[in-house]
Amino acid sequence: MSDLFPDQKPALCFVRVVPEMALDRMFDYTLPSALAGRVQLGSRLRVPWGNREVLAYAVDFPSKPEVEKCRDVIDVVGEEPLIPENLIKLARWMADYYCCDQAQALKGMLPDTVRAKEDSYKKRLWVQVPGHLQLEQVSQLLKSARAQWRGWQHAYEQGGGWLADLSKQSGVSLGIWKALEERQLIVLSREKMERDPLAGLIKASEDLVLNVDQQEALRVYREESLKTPARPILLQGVTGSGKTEVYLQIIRQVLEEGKSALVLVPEIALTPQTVEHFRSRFESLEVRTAVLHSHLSAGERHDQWQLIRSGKARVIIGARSAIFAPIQKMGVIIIDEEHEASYKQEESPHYHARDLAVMRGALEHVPVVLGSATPSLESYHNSVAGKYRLVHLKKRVLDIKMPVIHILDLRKEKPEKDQRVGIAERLRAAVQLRLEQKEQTILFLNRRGYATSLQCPKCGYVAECPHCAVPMTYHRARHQLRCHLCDYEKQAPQACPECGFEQYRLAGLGTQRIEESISKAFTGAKVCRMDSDSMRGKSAYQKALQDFREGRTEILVGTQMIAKGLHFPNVTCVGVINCDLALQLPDFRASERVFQQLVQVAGRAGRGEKPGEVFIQTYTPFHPSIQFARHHDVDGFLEQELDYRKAHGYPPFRRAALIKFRGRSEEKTKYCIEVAAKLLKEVAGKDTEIPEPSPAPIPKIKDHYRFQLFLLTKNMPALSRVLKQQLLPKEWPDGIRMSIDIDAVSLM
DNA sequence: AGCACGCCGACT
DNA sequence: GTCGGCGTGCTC
Repeated sequence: MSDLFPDQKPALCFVRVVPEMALDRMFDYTLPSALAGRVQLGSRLRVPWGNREVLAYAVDFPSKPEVEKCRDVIDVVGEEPLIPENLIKLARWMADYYCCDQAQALKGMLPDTVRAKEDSYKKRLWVQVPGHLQLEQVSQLLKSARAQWRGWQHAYEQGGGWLADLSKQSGVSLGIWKALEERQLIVLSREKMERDPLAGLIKASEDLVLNVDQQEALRVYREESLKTPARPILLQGVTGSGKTEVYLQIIRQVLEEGKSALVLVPEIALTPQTVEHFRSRFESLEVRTAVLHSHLSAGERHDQWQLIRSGKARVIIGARSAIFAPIQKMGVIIIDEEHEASYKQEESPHYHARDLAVMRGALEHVPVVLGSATPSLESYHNSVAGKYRLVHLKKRVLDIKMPVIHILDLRKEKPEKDQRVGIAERLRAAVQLRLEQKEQTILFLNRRGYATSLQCPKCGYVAECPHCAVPMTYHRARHQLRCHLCDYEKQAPQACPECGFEQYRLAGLGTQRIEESISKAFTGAKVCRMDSDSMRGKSAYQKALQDFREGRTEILVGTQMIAKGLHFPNVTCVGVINCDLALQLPDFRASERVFQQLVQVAGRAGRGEKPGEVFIQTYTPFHPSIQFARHHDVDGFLEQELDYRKAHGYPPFRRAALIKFRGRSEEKTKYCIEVAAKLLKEVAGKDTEIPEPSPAPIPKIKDHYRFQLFLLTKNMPALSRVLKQQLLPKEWPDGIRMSIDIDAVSLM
């Protein structure tokens, strides 16, 4: 590692800087010898800029500047660099590996507001719910004040918050809060933004007793934390096996050593409950927690960033981009649900937060803990190869039984009599039983199954969006067609525009349609649909979940968004309506994703004392993803999937890069990618396989044609270098955009 | 990103 | 004649 990042001597006379603006470029300056001793990587410098001056970050000390004439650095600002040196090094590595400018890499690390001055600490009204208030009590009290109840309930769920935010989310007007304050149901205070949002509302929790597996995990962590380099640890354990408790005790140790802990969780899992879980444990140690995610306002982000940089907050929880938290004394990096695709940034620079974590761990000389019930093939392979240490949590802590999983073969299962869509008889019977027993059901549709398209039964015509190459979704209520990619809407035709036939057929299962047939099949049952259509805004989502939690909904129908980390003890039945669609995607990771989803979905059933049942409806009952999920056999799946990947040379045995072109002219775009492919065939080495370019799985979006080139290589650093030096600088005609996605996760 | 410079339209 | 629109180009 150390030879990858040779320590640069800043005593030389040139410095490369990134100006503190949204400019993805670097500039060289000469460094007067009087300043040289005070400048290191990450230092903030005042430099001349045309006829004025700007602030800039030192990112390199080149022996030779890029241009002949350099101007002098004016001054150094502050003694300590604003950005830790290791982050500058990480940006340098990112720029090389992910084929982007170092300035671009760096930009993602800095909140736009770091240059904001003291007045960023704005004073606003803060709402707090007194801890002694009970939900039921207040519910009674506010029976006749609906708006007040809505607002209070929201504040209660969120554990308090900024008045402006709470109002927006719950949709109540500002005056409501005054009324609540008068009734002493909330406390309003004028606070600095920097205030700790959950202070005083939570009870400190104690360490739990660890079982044998968990103790082993902790022991392995201790062992690695003493080594340099420390090896990353892959912590594999089913839902309920106590991974979080292991994280918490690792963090405790890190804190006791005076260091900080960084915890990454997938964006959707970053709820107030998650944060509180961590925060409550360390309250007694008087350790502050910071949170970083994309929904923070500029001011909040600034505060959290400063809190971290100053070392005041020492437990940092965040989504993907929190991997760039400016932590000075790192102790451990924990990646929860490391297999999650949301760790991959889909915009440039296309980094993978899990891989950056491993890199940063190496730079900081700290262990990285990767946790998952269903590890990614990449991490699993690394553990087999000995690059990572594997710790297996085999037992569920409370000895909760795994749910029984039934496979319903749709080729054989009798469809429900008068209902031609949706639900096999056995699943219907199971749901019926739950209704009678006052237990709850979740029905899950795979992402791709959510569109229902309009088809002509005579000539096969499918209504397609005029701007995108996808079938339009049919919405029954208004007899309308809508494109889910560009939101284009039009009235559905009465007759087929191709052949004039006056009937149509609905193809595919949409959540709407399932909801409809459920309501028909179970007259009187309380059904709620959750998908991006029905859940406008955060409050609808929160409300739907609360209705379900409190039993006001009996059957929840939805897409992926209901499968993540939610804990409903009364759910004893889970149905997967159709998991075949995801298996048909043209993606070598399709099996892996379906397997992970099935295991996750199954984990929703029977988390309380009552045992759960899972029903998976499929036309391909013998598919390995389904069979291994059925037997809860994660290792079996990983082994066979690894064999498959090896046989085809797919990751993790080779690495993938996806070169994409898009443009309004189909011809020009196609021509450009052909030029790119030809160029790469000449300059890339033997280690890289370069196929013919092809149209993207969705060949047109918003009137832009899309083509892609899927590369597989045995030597990614070499390929990255070639791509950065040969392909990236190339100029393409007006309106043609190229992107390079290293280790692409989504092949769309 | 900023901020120059620059070349054409309607105003005191 | 001149104020001002925002297109293009440059910043070590």
